[in-house]
Amino acid sequence: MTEGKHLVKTSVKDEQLITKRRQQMIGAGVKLFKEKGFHRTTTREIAKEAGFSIGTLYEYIRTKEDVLYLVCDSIYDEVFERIESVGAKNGTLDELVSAIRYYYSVINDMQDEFVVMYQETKSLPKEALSYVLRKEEEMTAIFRTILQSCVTSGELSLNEREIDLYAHSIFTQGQMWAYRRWALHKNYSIDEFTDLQVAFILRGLGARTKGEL
Amino acid sequence: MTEGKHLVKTSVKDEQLITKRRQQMIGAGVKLFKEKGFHRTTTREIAKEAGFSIGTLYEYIRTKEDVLYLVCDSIYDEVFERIESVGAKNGTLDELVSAIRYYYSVINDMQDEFVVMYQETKSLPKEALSYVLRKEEEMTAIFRTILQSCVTSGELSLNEREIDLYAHSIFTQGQMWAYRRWALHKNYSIDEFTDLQVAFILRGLGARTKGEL
Amino acid sequence: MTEGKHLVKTSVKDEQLITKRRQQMIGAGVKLFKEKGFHRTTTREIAKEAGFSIGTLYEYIRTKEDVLYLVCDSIYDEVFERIESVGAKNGTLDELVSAIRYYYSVINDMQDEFVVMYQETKSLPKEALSYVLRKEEEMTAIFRTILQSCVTSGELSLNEREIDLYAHSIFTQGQMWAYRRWALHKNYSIDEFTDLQVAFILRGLGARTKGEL
Amino acid sequence: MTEGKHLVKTSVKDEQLITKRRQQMIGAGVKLFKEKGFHRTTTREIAKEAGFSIGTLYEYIRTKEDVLYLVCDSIYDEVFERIESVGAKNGTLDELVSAIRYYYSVINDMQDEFVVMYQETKSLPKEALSYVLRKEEEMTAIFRTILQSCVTSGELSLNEREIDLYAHSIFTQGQMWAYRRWALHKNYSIDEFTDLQVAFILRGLGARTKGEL
DNA sequence: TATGAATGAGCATTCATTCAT
DNA sequence: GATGAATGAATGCTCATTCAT
Repeated sequence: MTEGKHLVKTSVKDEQLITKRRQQMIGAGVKLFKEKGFHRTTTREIAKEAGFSIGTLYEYIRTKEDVLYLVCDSIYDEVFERIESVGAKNGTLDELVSAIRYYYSVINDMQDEFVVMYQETKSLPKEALSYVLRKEEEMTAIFRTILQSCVTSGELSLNEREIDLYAHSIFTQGQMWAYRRWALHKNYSIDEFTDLQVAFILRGLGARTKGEL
Repeated sequence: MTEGKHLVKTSVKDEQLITKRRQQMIGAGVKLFKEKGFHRTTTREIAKEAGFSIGTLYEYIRTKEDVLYLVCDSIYDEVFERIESVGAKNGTLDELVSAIRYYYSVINDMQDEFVVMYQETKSLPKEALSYVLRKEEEMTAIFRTILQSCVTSGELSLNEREIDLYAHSIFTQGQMWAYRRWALHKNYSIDEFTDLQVAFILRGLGARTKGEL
Repeated sequence: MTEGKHLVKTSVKDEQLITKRRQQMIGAGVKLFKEKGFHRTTTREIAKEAGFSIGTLYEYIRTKEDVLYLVCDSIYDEVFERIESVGAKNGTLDELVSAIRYYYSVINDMQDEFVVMYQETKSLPKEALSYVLRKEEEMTAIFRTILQSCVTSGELSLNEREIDLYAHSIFTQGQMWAYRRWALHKNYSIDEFTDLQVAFILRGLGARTKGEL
Repeated sequence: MTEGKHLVKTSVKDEQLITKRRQQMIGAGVKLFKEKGFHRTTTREIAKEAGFSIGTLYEYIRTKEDVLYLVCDSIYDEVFERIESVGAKNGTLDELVSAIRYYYSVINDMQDEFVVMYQETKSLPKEALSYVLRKEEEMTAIFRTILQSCVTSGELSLNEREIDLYAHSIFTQGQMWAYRRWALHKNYSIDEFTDLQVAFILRGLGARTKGEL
C-alpha cells in the first residue's frame, strides 16, 4: 500500500532516517499547503517547517512535486488504514451505516488534508497523478463492495450500475463536509450532518427504512 | 449580478472597450486555466491568447488574480443566467426534477469551467474569495427555494435544516460529474448519470415516488 | 554567414535592438570567459557587464549556453570577414604567403577570442557544437583552396591528401601563437614568429624557395 | 617527477594507502573528465567511480581542483615516462624521426587525456597551473634537445631561435591529431597522418631529404 | 489607448565541503 | 581511516509588473 513512496528517489541510504525525514516533510507539506496552497509554498519554507535545511530536503526528494506526491500518498495511506477495518461481512444495513459514519468521521478529522489533496492533485506529474487516481478508485471500491454485500444479502435491491454510481455518491456526500465547510460548519455539527446524510443516502438507496440510524 | 466586475480597477474610460477587452481576457483565461491551471499560466500567455499585449492587459486589470476573479465571476454569471429561469412556481416535484436535470446539463456543458473554478478559487485574494462564496451561496439558494416550495405545496416533507443541507447535496451530486469525470465518463452517459442521480435524490428526499423517472 | 544567430530564440521583436543587445552580450561574454572561463562566469555577471539586468539578458537568449554560442559564432564571423578577402586568384606562392601572414595577424589580434573558443567549445549543446565545427571546416577550406590553386598553377606539387592535411597544419601552426603564448610571447615578436613559421611551412610544403618571405 | 603530488595535502598518514587511493581518484577523474568535462563532473561522481565515499575522497584532497591537478600531473607523468626513453644520443635524423613517431603514437594512445588536459588546465589554481606549464616546458625541451643534437652533428642547420620554435611546432603538429580528431580521423589513419607530418616537418626543418621516412 | 522592452525579486535546484559517528 | 547525512551559498532562470514611447 505504501509502495508509492518508493517512486520518490533518495540519495540517503538509512531507511529509518528516510522514513523519519519524510514524515517531517509530509507534516510540513500538509501544514503549508493547506495554508497557502502548493504553488505559493516554497521549498525553503517546507524545509524550514520540517526542521532541516534546503540541502537536506533535496537529499530526500528530487523535485518539489515529490513533496506533494508524498503528501497525497500519505493521506491516502492514513485514510485507508482507518477505513479498511470496516469490511463488509454480513451485508446488513447496519454494517453499511457504520461504514458511512466511520468514513465521515475520518473526513472530519482530516478535512484539511482532503482539501489539499483534491485541490492540488492536478499539479502532480502525470505518473504520480494516475497513481493517485488508482488509490481513489481503491477507496470507492470499499463502498462498492459493501453495497454489493447488501444486495447479495437482499437488504438492498440495486443493479451493477447503481452500485457503482452510488458508491461514488456516498463518497462525494461525505467530502462535502470538507469542501463546503464555509457553508456547512456554521449550521451543522458533524453529528447532525452525518445523521441527515445517512438518512438521505439510505432512502436514496431504497432501503426499507423503519426507524434506522 | 455583474457588479462583481466593478471590483477590478481599470485605467481605461471607455466602458464598451472595457467590456470587450474583458471578454477577451476571460475567454483566454478559461481556456488557459483549464489547460494548465492558474499558477502555470503566465500573464503573457493570457495577453497573447486574448489577442493583445501585456501592456494592454495591465490597462484593464491590476494583478494576475484579477483575471482569475473575472473568470470565476463570468462562469457564475453564465451558470446563473442559464439556471435562474428555472424558478419555483408551483412547488411540484416535476419542477424540482426539471431544475435538477437542467442544472446537471449545465454542468455537463461547462465541466472545464467548474473544475477551474473549484480548483483555483483559493488563489483568489480574500475579498474576491468571499464575493465568490456569496455567489455560491446564491446558487444553492435556488435549490433551497425550490425545495421550500415543494414542502409548502405538500409534495415533500422536510424541515428547515434538511432543506438547507439537501440543497447542498443536490448541488454536490451534480458536480461529481465534473470532478470525478475520470471515473464516471467511461461508464455512464450524462443521461444515464442524470437519471440515476435524480432517482437517488428523489428517494433521498422522501418523495412518494410511484414510477417517475 | 550570420544565420547562426537565428538559432537563438528571442522574445524581443525589434531587430535592431536585438543586434545591439547581442553585441553587448557578446562583448561581455568574451571579456568574462577569457578572464574566468565559461563555467565560472555567472549569467548575472554577463548581464551586469553587458550593462543590463538579468531579466533583460533572458529576453535575448534562452540559456546560458546561448551566450557561449553567440560568442563563438561572432568570433567566427569576425575571423571570416577578415580572412575571406584573401582569396586565391593566381595560385602564386606570394598569395599563399600573404594569406598565411594575414591569418596569423588575425590570430594575434584575437588571441583571447581564439583561446575562449577552443577551450569552451565542448560546453556547447550538441546542435551548436556541430554548427561550430562546420564553421571551422569552412575556415580550413580557405587554405585548402589556396593550396589547390598553387598545385594547379604548378607552384606546389601535392596530392589531395597532402593538401587537405597541410591546410590543417597551417591553421594549427598559427593557433600555436594563441595557445602557447605563455611559452612563445616572451621569446618572439609576432613578426619573428610569423617569419619563422612561414619559412617552415613553405619548406614543409616543398616549395622551391630561393629567398622568399 | 612525481613531486607534484606532494602539493596536495592529505590527512592520511599511510603512504601506500595514499598512493592507492590517489590512483583510484585519478582513474575516476580521467574517465569522468573526458566524458563530461571537469565542471560538469561532481565530487560525488568522482568518489563513486573511484569506489569510495565522498568522505574518504576528502581525506585525500582539499578541494575539487586537487583532483584535476592530480589528473594532469599523472597524465604528464605517463607521457613523460613513455617519451623520455627516446633521448638524443647521436644526433641523427633517424633518431629525430623515431622520437616524433614515438611521440605521435603516444598522443594517439592518450587522445582523451590530451584533450582533457588542454581544455581543463585553466581551471587549475594559479600555483598548480604554473607547475603544469613547467611540465609542458620540460616536454618541449625533449625535442629541443634532439634538434640541438642534430644541429651539433651537422644533420640540421638551425639557429637557437629556430630550434626553440620548431620544437613547439613538432609538438603542436602532433597534438592536432587529438584536437582536430573530428576532421582528421575520418580521412586518415594514424600511420598515414604520421608519415605525412614527419615528411612535412623534416622538409620544414630543412633536412636534406632523399627518400626518408 | 496600445505597445513591448526592461526590471529584479523570487524560486527550484545543485554541489563542494564538513563533521559527528 | 571510512562513512554519508547535513549544510547553505550559489546559480540559472522565470515572470508579474512598470513605464517610456
